[in-house]
Amino acid sequence: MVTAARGRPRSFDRDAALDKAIRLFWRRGYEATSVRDLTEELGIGAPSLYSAFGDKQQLFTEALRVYDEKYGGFIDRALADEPTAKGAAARVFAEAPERYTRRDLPTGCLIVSGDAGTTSTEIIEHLRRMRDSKVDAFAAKIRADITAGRLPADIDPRALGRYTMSALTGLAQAARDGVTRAELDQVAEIALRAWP
Amino acid sequence: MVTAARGRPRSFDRDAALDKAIRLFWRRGYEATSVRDLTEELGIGAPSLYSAFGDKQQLFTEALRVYDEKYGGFIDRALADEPTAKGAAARVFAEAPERYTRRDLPTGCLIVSGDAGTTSTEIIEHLRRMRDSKVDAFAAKIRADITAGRLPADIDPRALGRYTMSALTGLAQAARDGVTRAELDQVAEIALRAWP
DNA sequence: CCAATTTTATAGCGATCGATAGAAAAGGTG
DNA sequence: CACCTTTTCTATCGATCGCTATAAAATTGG
Repeated sequence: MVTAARGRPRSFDRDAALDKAIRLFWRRGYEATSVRDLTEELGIGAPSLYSAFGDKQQLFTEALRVYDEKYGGFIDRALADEPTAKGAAARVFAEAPERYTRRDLPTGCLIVSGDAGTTSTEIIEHLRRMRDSKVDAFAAKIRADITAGRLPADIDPRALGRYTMSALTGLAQAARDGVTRAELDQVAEIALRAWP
Repeated sequence: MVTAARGRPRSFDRDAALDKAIRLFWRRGYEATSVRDLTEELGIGAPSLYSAFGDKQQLFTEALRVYDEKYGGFIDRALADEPTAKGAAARVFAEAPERYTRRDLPTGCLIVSGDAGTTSTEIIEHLRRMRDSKVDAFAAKIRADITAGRLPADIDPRALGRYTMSALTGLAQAARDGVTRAELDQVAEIALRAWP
């Protein structure tokens, strides 16, 4: 059953437009990105944007979801692929500097700084939950390693998970400040040494 | 020579008003704090604010300077008081969780997140320089310790200084996300372990 | 061709942004 | 008292914010 596709067809590629929106939000954050900025960057009128994505907040929420899959997913992949928590941490610290300083992409991380300077408690809460869920995921992996005897029993899984995500936050922020890939590589290597 | 004090006297305490502005900028950042927010919180009219502090950007710049002395100075003090770089790092990591979660004060750090969501390149550059200067100060202290043989010669002073400030940034951001003082204490303790 | 449906472009909505003009108010100085 | 200076209050200013009403344009179905 093919969809009817009645009415005037959309004149732009929705996925391509969403990707442009992601990069704009990534670069400037939710609040500093105006609807006018979006319509100019996406090359469409405001009514088209609202028709295709709802309102600004819905567009941002969708941008977050796709960003997390497309650009920020290296953390989830490391946790899924690596057999041990420390292996996942090592891989994340090894990949993060490159991820946060890619050419032709904004520096830093949308999930870390996307809610910067926003008053909307919904946006702030949404991103806080996303950040906390990464801490939870790391803590769970650490807990499993403790149970399996691969990590000492006296360490706190949540604290170590929080440290790891917190160090990544620091890396992302440093990248936004223009710190070079090479320096971030060194910083990430130091950060891993805190692990038991 | 006493100042003339001609004209109608100011009806508010300038220092007290500046402190209120500091806390407002600290809580919401430069962009999310409107002039209307400021006039309401400070209890003065807009013309009084502009007369006493210039414009919004000048008020923010002055707020940054006083904040750095009054609330953020524990880093500079640790670097000045402690004899070794690692001692300074240990003290900074020991104090930061309490500093970033004080009652009756905003969480986190104004210098870390004050430019969040701002488009003004002047504001962003100003804060980036403040953050970088702390990295420089730490790196200088580390370099001195290497010269004195208190730290191994194969470490990179700038990278270790960047790591330390980057970890502090992560702590400040976590505090903004509502992480408890107790958890931040644990995270800070882990962060120190990365030091040689 | 003619409806029906959906998207497009144009224009503008009320609200808020940072900042200021103009006059009244409050002090010192003679 | 009058005069000078500075701050205060009131009332905006033009620009921009997120968002939308309206109607023309572009397609499918009959």
